[in-house]
Amino acid sequence: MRDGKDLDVSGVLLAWYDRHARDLPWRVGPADRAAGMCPDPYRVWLSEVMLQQTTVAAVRDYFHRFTARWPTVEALAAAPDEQVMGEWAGLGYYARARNLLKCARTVAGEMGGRFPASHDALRGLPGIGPYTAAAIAAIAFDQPETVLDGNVERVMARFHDIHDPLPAAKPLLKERAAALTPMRRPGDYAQAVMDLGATICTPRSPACGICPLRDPCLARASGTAAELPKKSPKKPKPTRHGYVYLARRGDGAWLMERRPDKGLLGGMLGWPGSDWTAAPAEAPPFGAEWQSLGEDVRHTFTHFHLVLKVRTAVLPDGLQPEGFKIVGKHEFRPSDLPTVMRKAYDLWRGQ
DNA sequence: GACCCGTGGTA
DNA sequence: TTACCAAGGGT
Repeated sequence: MRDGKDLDVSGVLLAWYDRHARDLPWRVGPADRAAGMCPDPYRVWLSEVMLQQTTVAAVRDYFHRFTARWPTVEALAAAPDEQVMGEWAGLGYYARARNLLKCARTVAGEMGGRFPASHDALRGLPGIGPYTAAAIAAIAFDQPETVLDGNVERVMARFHDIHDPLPAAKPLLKERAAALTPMRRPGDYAQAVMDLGATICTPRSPACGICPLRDPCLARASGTAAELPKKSPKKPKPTRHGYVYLARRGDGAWLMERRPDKGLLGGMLGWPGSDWTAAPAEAPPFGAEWQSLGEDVRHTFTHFHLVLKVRTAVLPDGLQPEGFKIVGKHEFRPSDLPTVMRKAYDLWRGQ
């Protein structure tokens, strides 16, 4: 531990945030917040869910499209599942979209359209875990909750020069983060630590020279900042293989399927296909002269690499195999597809 | 704690 | 090209 010197860490970070806060579409900046403005809890919740394991750059356009189409939690709750899943397509981690809808319908149907303000009540809602509950309570309701995300973990590990590997070190890092959380402006403080981690105290090549915490930072003093936080070694990704079948009717309609809610790409639209395993068997949705595409789809998921062989055929008029759906030429939007399925379509289109 | 769950940017 | 990484949550 460090000694008991007067370290006004939260004061330093808030002063830095007042000058350097990024202008984000879901954020009420420090000046407006000083004037008494608070961000809309709906927008805070939506942005925080989108930002789970996802970069600000990737979220921006999705956030604009969602809020333009569904400006309130009631509007989102009333939306059909397929529209929401389609709008989420490409952003990844599709369980977030399914839980987003569940949560919106709970808030709209049982809570009068108002998000609860307490961490514990928020924590019970679908898709809201420890981090997101703390973030909404702090940012939307200015409660002194401690957020612990990847940024805060990194900043705390470096500030205190903690070498214990993640994720085992989480409780210790949370304890250190809680000790620094102020009663004054906790919402701005939470965003300040995360902004610091995102822009200065970055995973690689941290900009220690311009960091507002460079003097009290123990890792900066030890020269260990760039190697923290330590992480437990991760398992290598195996490669799986599979087949997908693109069948188009003469009028331009496609044979597709809605994937089951559980599991990979759950609830999303996709092409009929085989299992994805080391050596899958072909599994065409109907008998036909299936043609091979010259190139395979390559895609990497969280825990495996995938190589897909693409087969194409003409879908006979009047045929709709059991368990599949016909998507008309004018209803079909490639942007409704998860990326791996869109890659197969792009490959077909390029042939 | 272990495992599952996407994607695009970056070195 | 490969591997790592990001405002995590659910089971």
